[in-house]
Amino acid sequence: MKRTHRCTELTTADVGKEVVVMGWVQRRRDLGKLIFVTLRDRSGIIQVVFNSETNPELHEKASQVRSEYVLAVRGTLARRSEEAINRNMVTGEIEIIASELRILNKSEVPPFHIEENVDANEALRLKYRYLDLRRPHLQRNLHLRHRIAKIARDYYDDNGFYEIETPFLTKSTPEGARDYLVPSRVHPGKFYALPQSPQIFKQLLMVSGFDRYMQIVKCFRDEDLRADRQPEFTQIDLEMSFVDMEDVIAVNEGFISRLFRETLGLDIPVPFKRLTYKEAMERYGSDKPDTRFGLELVNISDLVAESGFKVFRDAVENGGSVRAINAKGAGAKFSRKEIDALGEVVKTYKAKGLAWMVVEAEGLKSPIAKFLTETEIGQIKERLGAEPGDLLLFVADKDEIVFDALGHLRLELGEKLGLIDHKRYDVLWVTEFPLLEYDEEEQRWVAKHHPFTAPMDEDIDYLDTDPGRVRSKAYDMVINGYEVGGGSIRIHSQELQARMFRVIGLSDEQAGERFGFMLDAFKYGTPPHGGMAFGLDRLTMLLAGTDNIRDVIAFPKVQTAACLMSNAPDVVDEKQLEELHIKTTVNDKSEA
RNA sequence: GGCCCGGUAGUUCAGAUGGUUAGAACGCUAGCCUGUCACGCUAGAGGCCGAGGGUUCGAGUCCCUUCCGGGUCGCCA
Repeated sequence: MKRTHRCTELTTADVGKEVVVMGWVQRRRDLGKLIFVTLRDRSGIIQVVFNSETNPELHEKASQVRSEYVLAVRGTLARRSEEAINRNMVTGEIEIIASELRILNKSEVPPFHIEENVDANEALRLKYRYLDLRRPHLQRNLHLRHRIAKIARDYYDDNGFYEIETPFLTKSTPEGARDYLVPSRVHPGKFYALPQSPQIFKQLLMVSGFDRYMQIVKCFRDEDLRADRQPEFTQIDLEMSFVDMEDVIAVNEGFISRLFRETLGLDIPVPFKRLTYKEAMERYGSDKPDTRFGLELVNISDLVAESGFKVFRDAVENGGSVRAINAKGAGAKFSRKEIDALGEVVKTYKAKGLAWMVVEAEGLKSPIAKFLTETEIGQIKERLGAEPGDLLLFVADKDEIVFDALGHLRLELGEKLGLIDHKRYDVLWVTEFPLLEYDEEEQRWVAKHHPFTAPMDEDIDYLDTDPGRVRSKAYDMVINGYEVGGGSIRIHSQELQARMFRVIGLSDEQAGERFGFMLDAFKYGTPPHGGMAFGLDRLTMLLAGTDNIRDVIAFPKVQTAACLMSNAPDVVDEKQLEELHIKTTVNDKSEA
């Protein structure tokens, strides 16, 4: 038998035709002399009918069929009678009257029922991932992922990009995330590192004159997982020569715009909104703001700098700030307990506490009111546009903590107050990032983006005198509060690059050891260049409307970076370790 | 590494205050059933209550340790 159609390719237009479908048994409904089987393939499901009256042998065979058996069915496509139509099914108006059945394979009873609304827990489903992947939801997500990759390749090809592969077995670069290491058999005691990104290689391709490069590529970072983070993930990576930031932005706006149009049919007009890093932090408390709703931060430092409330006054005196959010209407909605819970949220981000005021028609309810004058309260209310029923929330601390705490509180409030339109996509750029940030632990400046990012021309002079003030030619693309991509114009001058390394505390010698080949390359005519990379997984999540990255990866890992299906990572033979000149410090009893 | 949540039939869950033989639904098996589509009806099988230790006359329940899964902080140039 040869398959003629996928299940849902059949329509009322095909009624009367002899067809052959192949797939899995979704459900069998055995009414005795009449058996209905819903057959599933990647397109969806269709009902097959076996009638003992018209074909007793066939009916007998159909009665042996169970869930997830693999069948080939030949039959005549028929229109269902009016009463038998199932409006909830794509193929609910038709069915196949079977004339031949082949059981291509049997199946054990699956550990969970494979249907759209699974209730089995995720760990079990991950162990049997190949079964979970049969669900329409995951089939759709991976199809969407395929289409995004296809559109990316088409779009960048249309714009003159070459897809070029870069090595996975490469050299460890200690800046940034922890590396996954691969031991070398041939070079005892030496290790390759899996790339955190193809950053250096793509820049070298610019030195080589390829002009425009792109690649859909796996990247590896040995850091702890999150709902939107996996240890191996995929980037749509690209780099361009002879461009400035506006060129890179324009090309990639074109891509995102086309992506939304061709996948969701949505029009995202270009140019996209832009926020500077400073503005994003001051208004949203985040460098990846979700701009689908308001609740913006308001600085009230000047109003309370001299205040009788010590917490506020001290914060301002110590160079920090006092900022607030007006949670419109929440004063009337939230109980005391719920407000206290918000206090716990900000404590997660190191804020010492959350001050609050419930604005009422006559005065206000607030534990801090007694520390403030009538005038101060009046000014605060005015600046926050407070009206009766509002809840005003304050954090006073170093700016960094205030932004972090209120930024996350804002997201929590947006969700709680139902202010987020989940059908909406807000796409924007965040620009003018700080080039460097001070690492307290290591007592040195580190690159915020990576050490090849170019400083903004007007700030270069501060590189040695006031490094924290230098802004970079970096840009992130943010959609609905997710950083979906980022990039920068790179340093292409050998001198500036050396200066950058010095600022982040890398001696010429260390820089030479780590990036020598790159510095060498830069001596031979490096074009001005820049680029960016998109997180394919996150883009797919957003377009699929899920907040779980495992929903868009065929074989994802769990929080401990293990694969529940294959049981990776696992112990290996002693012989393998010997060949690699490796001895672990782990007592093998504890591993058994 | 820290904090929070969870772990009881194949699955999803219920099991006040510790108390005889641990329940339900779905699934599974068998029988009946010609228009079902979460088919229906009848019967049946199915449990190391995540693991180890402790308290107790007695532990699914209380205590300690540990393992597994999720979220999150740190981390993620």
